[in-house]
Amino acid sequence: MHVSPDRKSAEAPVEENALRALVRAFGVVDRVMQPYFARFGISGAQWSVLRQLHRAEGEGFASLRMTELSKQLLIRLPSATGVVDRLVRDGLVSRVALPEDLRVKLISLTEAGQQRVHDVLKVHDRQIESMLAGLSVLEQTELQRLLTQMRMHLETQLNAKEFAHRV
Amino acid sequence: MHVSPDRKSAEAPVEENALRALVRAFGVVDRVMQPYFARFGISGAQWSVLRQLHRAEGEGFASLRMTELSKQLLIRLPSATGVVDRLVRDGLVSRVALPEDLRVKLISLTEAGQQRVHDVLKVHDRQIESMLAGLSVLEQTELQRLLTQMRMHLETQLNAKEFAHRV
DNA sequence: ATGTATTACTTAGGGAGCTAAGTAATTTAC
DNA sequence: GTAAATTACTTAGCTCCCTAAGTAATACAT
Repeated sequence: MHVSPDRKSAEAPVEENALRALVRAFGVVDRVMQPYFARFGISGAQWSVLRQLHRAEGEGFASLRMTELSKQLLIRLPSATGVVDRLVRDGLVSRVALPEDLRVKLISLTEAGQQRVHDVLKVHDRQIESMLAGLSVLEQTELQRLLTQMRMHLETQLNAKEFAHRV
Repeated sequence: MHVSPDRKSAEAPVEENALRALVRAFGVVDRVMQPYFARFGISGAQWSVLRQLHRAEGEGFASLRMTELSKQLLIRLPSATGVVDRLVRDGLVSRVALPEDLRVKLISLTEAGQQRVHDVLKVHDRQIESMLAGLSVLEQTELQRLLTQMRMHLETQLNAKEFAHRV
């Protein structure tokens, strides 16, 4: 089968740093999540929006504006527009202008959207659990802590840069 | 304002947080890396290819075939085709058929590609270091370990699924 | 030797992220 | 009261990832 000249260890540490590990891990997570969500006729990003709206409802907010949504999802406004476009097209979400300020668009779950959230939630915990089964609960907690700490540092950097740009 | 009150175990199991933390951290990393690489006229994915080819050269392989590349980058073949397409278009990489087997395409760095790698490498360590400055060296090592462990688990899952599919 | 598999890669089509450049609606300034 | 700025969001255009369905070239099997 003409295997490449003996490079035994499949994952040779190529100056592997935490950053590379993160990028690679995400890639694989994404490859697992995509088919999983596809079973429900949605994408990972769409699920993020649906879940965010569901949570907002649980807290007494029937809808979220685009800026809120994009902030909570940590994506830029144009990216949020795209995801919401497809959710509206598929009838899972509605987009209505706020009467007091027509610039603002309020996004909320439709009936079908609510139903879809419930369908996913029925099996979601099990899916997440199986994906993380390679780590102990303690390790999961530690991983989460480290990732969050790292993200906060990077966000500070980003904000500093944007501020500098603005001046 | 509006800090979420003590609703810890209410609807947020630990497992979900680790995955969510990963996805969010990646998003922010990506947002920092993209402008960084843009300074060199390349994308993050393009850098991965260039670095992989550079490393191969260091090990005595002047080129890599598409399958090798896609395996090393942990992306599917069609994705690799796309990235290489753009690198060829920009003159950083060449794509030549292997005479003994015309199905195989050998990818290698051009002069310009070599130069670009060196340009990036000149400042790369500093960039990585600054991005990871939010964590101690010990924490970085631990983060890397956890991410790799998690990735390996997921890859096993993926392979099992693909195998099942094939049967 | 010839027809069938298999392999290596590409094409087509869709979702998602980004930046830069719009377009309205609202606010501020004079 | 009108002109200029600001705000909220969308559009356009790029890269990247994916899956499914090609297209050649090579290997296999009879």
